[in-house]
Amino acid sequence: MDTEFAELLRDRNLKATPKRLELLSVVAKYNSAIPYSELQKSLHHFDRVTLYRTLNALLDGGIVHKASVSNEEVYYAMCKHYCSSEGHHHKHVHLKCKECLEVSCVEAKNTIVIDIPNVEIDNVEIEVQGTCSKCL
Amino acid sequence: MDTEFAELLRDRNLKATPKRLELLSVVAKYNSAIPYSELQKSLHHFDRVTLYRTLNALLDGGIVHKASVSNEEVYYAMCKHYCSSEGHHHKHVHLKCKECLEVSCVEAKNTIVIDIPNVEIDNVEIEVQGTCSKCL
DNA sequence: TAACAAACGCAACATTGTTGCGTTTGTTAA
DNA sequence: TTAACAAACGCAACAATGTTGCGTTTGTTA
Repeated sequence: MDTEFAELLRDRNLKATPKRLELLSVVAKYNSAIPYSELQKSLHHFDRVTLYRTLNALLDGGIVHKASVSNEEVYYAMCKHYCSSEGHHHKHVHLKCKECLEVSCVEAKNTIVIDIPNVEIDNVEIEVQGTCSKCL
Repeated sequence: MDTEFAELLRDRNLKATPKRLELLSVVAKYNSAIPYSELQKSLHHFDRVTLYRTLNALLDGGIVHKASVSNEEVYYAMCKHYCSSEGHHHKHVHLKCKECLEVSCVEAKNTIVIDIPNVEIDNVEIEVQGTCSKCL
């Protein structure tokens, strides 16, 4: 009788502690990427260091990922299945809507190809600012 | 008898003070995007707050821009001519080389088109991690 | 060159990152 | 089921950076 989150954690050799399960539940329930300040608010009973270390553990484990938006607040969202402790492999784009201010992970319609002469590309992170479909 | 930098500043209604000119000179001389720690080192005689406010003034004025690299250190680089106090409009990509660790602004060979259904896109920021031409 | 607004230095406080260490707890094997 | 260990947690403490207020200095303009 294991929850899905506990399984996720143990798969990465992380103990399924109540704190981690609670944090995951908060991140997953949020309908878009959750800003750090919201995490603090929802988890105000967490010690500051515990939140810090728990987030780091989940980031390292490829369970959640950061979406930094133009050097402002940091947002967190659940990873897709293809992330692991080996690394993050997101194929989506982080969109920050200027109307509702929400940050979401969206799939681009086209395949994004970036070709830079004489450069070997390992990973690409794309941040888009604009207006989301809800607000249009 | 105005330097190019002084002109840049006055165009944005910013006073051409020695501090600002010195900071611009440091940023411009650096062969790639300069990390914040390097700025501090080169400008250790600046008050911490002065560096902070000077950078903000130049960022707001569209004279320099930030290149944040996966939530690590922040890098700064000179803007191109088409940036102004109205906003930044970069068409380049920020590349962090995993070998030399340098961050540079490079032009992509192809036009980067990102199409997301029902989303109106204003601005796109792209961060690439890989190996630069020098290190290949 | 005088006068004003902007820029600067200093002090002070807030937020977040980061580490050490003693205690608590999840996990595993007996 | 439980004992034992390693991991996770809370607390204290310190570092780095962000941010604001205020009095003084300085660039700009008339």
